[in-house]
Amino acid sequence: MVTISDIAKKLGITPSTVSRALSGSPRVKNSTREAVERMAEQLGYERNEAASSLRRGKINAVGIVVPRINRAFFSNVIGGAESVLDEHGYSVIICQSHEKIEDEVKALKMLRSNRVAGVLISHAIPSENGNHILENIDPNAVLVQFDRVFSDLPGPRIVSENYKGAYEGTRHLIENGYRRIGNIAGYLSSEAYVQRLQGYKQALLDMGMEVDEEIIFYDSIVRETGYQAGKLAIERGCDAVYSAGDYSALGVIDAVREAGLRIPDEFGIVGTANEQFTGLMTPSLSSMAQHPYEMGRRAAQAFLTSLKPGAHVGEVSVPMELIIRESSSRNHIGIL
Amino acid sequence: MVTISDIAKKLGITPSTVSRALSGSPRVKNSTREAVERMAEQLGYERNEAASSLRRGKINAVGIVVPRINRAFFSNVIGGAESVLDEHGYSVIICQSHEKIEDEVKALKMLRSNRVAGVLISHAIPSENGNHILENIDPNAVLVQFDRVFSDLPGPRIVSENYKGAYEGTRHLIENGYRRIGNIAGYLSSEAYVQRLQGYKQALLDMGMEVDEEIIFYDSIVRETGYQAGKLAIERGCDAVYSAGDYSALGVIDAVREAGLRIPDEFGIVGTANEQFTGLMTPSLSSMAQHPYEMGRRAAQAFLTSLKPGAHVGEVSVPMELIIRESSSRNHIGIL
DNA sequence: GGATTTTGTGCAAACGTTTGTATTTTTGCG
DNA sequence: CGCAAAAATACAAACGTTTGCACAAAATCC
Repeated sequence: MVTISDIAKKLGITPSTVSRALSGSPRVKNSTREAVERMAEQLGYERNEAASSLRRGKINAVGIVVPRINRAFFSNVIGGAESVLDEHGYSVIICQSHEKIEDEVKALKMLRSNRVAGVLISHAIPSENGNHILENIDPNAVLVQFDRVFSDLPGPRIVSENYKGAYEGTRHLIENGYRRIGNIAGYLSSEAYVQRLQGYKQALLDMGMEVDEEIIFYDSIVRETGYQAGKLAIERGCDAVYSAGDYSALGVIDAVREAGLRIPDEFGIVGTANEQFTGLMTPSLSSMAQHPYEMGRRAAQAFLTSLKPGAHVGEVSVPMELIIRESSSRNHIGIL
Repeated sequence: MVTISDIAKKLGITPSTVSRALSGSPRVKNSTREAVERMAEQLGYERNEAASSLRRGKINAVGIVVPRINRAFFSNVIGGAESVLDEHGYSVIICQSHEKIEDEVKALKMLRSNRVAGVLISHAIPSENGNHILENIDPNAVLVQFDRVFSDLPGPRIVSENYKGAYEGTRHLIENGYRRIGNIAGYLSSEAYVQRLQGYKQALLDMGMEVDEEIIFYDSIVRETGYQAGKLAIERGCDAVYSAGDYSALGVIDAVREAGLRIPDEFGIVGTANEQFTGLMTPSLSSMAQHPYEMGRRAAQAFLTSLKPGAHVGEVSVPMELIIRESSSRNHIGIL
């Protein structure tokens, strides 16, 4: 492997000048810089990152810690983050917490051991606060949280506009003439679900409808619980449901089918997250899309700007987008 | 940050002994090893990976290069690989080729620059051979290919049992009484699709049916082309289709619905890949499942065993599995 | 044209770990 | 008890890069 010393020797200069030339220091003459670059190219030089990292005390890499990388949402975030980090010469080291605090801590230690320049993290569900993160993150690394965030931790937080999204999803149903709209809510231990619930409620109020706790169903994020909730919603006179998740919306569809109601003519449904399957099923499912790829990009950008001295990035909102499909599109729009 | 010298000083010994103690060398007394471990624990020591990497000339990390990490298949492979690599103290650096040779080369150079111990790769589609990989991979790194492999490259290759899978998928349709079974084939430039086609043909022959090129449709991997192929298949008298992809199978379903045929009573379908949506739609779609997570695990294991001197890993097959769902399950099984 | 600033390079140390070789300590044995 | 062998530790160099400081050469000023 060729080193800067090899280049220096060939050109009759010293390694320090070569180093400066390659790193674009203004303290080297243009002619020598060019000579160095040519020689580096010619010899096929590639910087030894380990040596560089050791000397500088940090590595040109950021760690991304997610519960599971094979979840569509997270893999898209990672994809987005990688695309901008790569452009700026940073590698991406990925870690999975498997929703366990223990593994999360292990990952943070590993990243600290590698002296990464930054950590992008969406924490494991069981954790109640960010203490274990604060205790185990490299104090010199930039911390960026996304999606699942603790407001007591320092640094940028990238979140979806959950409130606004749920608000618009609900309003969309009202504007399509549905008159009694239930809500499938998630776990209120999660900030995102709390905000979606609030958005749903506010939309009802703003459109002159009332909030009825009878038709709000909590702790439901999978198909089966969605099905149970859907049956109750129908029983209690709903003609539509806004669901804070797509899987539970799927369960609602099961219940609606079982009841013999036609979608969307007799029953409307809007889900959340725009999972891939929503666009492929029949009827296709309207959904409030999150934009995980964009979220990843913003998280990476937040890291990059935080690097600059004096810069401070706070909370960054990523818009959600209503994807209107069959499950909420009545043939005859029933706006009053 | 605490170093091995700090530990050494506290204990009145030298850094070399501390290093050996921590790395489990047999050349250090048990009592001192324990003392070192206690002190390391107490001071909160963590090895500086950059220094270690520099000295050893390689880093405890492997790079994974995939077209896109947000594709379900690849993110599952990565998840599987990470799970075993993590256990053995290796970090995972991920890179996306975006299906471009140029980006793939860039990724390989970056990994070489980092002196990774291994590279797990599934190559970009446009490449016709592995030359650019061979030229740009770190000669000291272990190369492991998965899913999309070049047989002219050295090192382990992890592939799905495509032939066997297609064979069984087709046989399953025959055993369910379908009598004229079409095939939606992919691009024959890809080894995987070639093998699936062969498996389909052989199953027909082995079951005493004949292969009819009229009902084999090539270059179809998306919903729209599947739809076109499905229409033709129906026109040409098929009562079932084995599709080498799930998306094209989806298109076939569209065509079958349009023709007013009932699934599975009048028309049977089996797809391939077991994409998430196959289990969520109505009717649910039978599919030959690949096991990407397992493939990732095996790729990582192949890397680990290749590390041992003298060990040689060749081609590793990952079984496929027929997931029988509604689209191919007739109420009355029509075995002759 | 001499003094002073600017510009470009060289020198040398440092980052923290690993490891071949040398040295010391301990053990075993007659 | 003495000596050789074995075990444990110390010494020192090396990995390749970066960077503060010193220094020389060129440019600028009065």
